[in-house]
Amino acid sequence: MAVTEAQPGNERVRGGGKARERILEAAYDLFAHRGIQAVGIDAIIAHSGVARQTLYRHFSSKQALVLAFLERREELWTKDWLQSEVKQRSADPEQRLLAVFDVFDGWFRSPGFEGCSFINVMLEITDPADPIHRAGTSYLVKIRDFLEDLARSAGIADADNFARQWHILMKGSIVAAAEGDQDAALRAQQIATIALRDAKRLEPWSRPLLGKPSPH
Amino acid sequence: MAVTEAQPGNERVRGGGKARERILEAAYDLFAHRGIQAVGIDAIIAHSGVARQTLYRHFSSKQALVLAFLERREELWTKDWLQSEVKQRSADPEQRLLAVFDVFDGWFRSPGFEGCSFINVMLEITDPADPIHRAGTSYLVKIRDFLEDLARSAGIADADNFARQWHILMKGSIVAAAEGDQDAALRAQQIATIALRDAKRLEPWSRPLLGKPSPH
DNA sequence: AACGAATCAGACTGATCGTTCTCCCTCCGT
DNA sequence: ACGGAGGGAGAACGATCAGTCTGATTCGTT
Repeated sequence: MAVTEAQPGNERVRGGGKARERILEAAYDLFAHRGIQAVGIDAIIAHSGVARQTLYRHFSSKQALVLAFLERREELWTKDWLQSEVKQRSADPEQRLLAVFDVFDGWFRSPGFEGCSFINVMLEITDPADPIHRAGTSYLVKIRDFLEDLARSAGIADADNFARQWHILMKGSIVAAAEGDQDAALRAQQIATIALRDAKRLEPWSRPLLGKPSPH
Repeated sequence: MAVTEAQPGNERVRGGGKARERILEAAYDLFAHRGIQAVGIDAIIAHSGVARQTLYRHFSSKQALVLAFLERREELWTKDWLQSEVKQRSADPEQRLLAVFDVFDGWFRSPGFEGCSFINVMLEITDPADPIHRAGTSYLVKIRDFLEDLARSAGIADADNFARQWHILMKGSIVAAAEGDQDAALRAQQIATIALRDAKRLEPWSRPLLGKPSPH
């Protein structure tokens, strides 16, 4: 937090908004839709209407700007959109898990579908030691943590494995949507439904009932 | 076919193989592991040990070289490896479908795991009109066609939807493996198993028995 | 021996990359 | 009124990009 001491009544007049905000908005749109390597600093400058030096005053390098983009992506996409929408659609953890694909369905059919920036960045920057690659994977882990919490709340035994499986369905459907399959979310949800049923059916002893009937 | 009139005893001596072959081998390794945009012509020249002009004699542009790489990728990865391995492990279409993830399991645990170049290229070149993007998606369609044939042979009713679902599991597991989950193939296979059981159980009327019990 | 085609080696072009620098203007707090 | 900071416009940097050109060398074939 604390975007360089942002107290009220501090905004620059030129251009309607603060320069840093305009830069991040332009970077967000461009990086999300065209990827990292295909977007140059010049394109971000042009789209934000900001001076060259102003960009480098707020972000020390392109890498810093990319990392800031990913941070904002988690804020806007993961938290404010995906998790928020899922929680809003149901209070039941099982229904929330399935709601992920309802939310995805609307996403896949939206005109400006951009795919998952975390996946894109991780696959685009192949070096595992690169901070950008590491950031992409770490934000994917946070999504998986959200799924794991839901699975645990739903009384699923191996919540880790289940969350990873659910995430595989999510990521696979996103790639399929990028290929052009607008029904990818529904197809994934079909499998997810029977996977969830199976996870609940195979290990009913794991659900909290009375005591703990666990082995020995 | 016909790599510029390749009759026996025609090979250039310098470097052990024909120049075109060395270029394609270098491009294959570099593009598959580092992506398209991150690999420059200079890197391919250096790794192939070929002269600059020699490369442009065989490939008119970088785009042409990328398209040749994808074509070879389908030959080596899709046909000679994936489909060949799957067919070798079983003759039963259902077992062949499941064997995909056995093959993937070995792939995910191999040291130089490079991911799926068709997915990578499609996500890296976001413009759907770009020939490279189109090539990537078209080779993914061919993989799906292979799955659809297996599904049809297995007597699954909606083979198209089933193949797309299977492909979602495959692509999702590949992305998960790129994140570092070496057990991604096993996780996907667990879901695939119950999905296959469900597809066979829900529509037993669709299997060829005696006559055709189809509606009206 | 001689020829042409293929390859090699490297300079070179123009464009673009990320980044730095300079100069000027405008604002805000004092 | 003044100073300093933030921003705008643009030149310029060195590096790299894809692609072209030249000239010498080596090959297979005759």
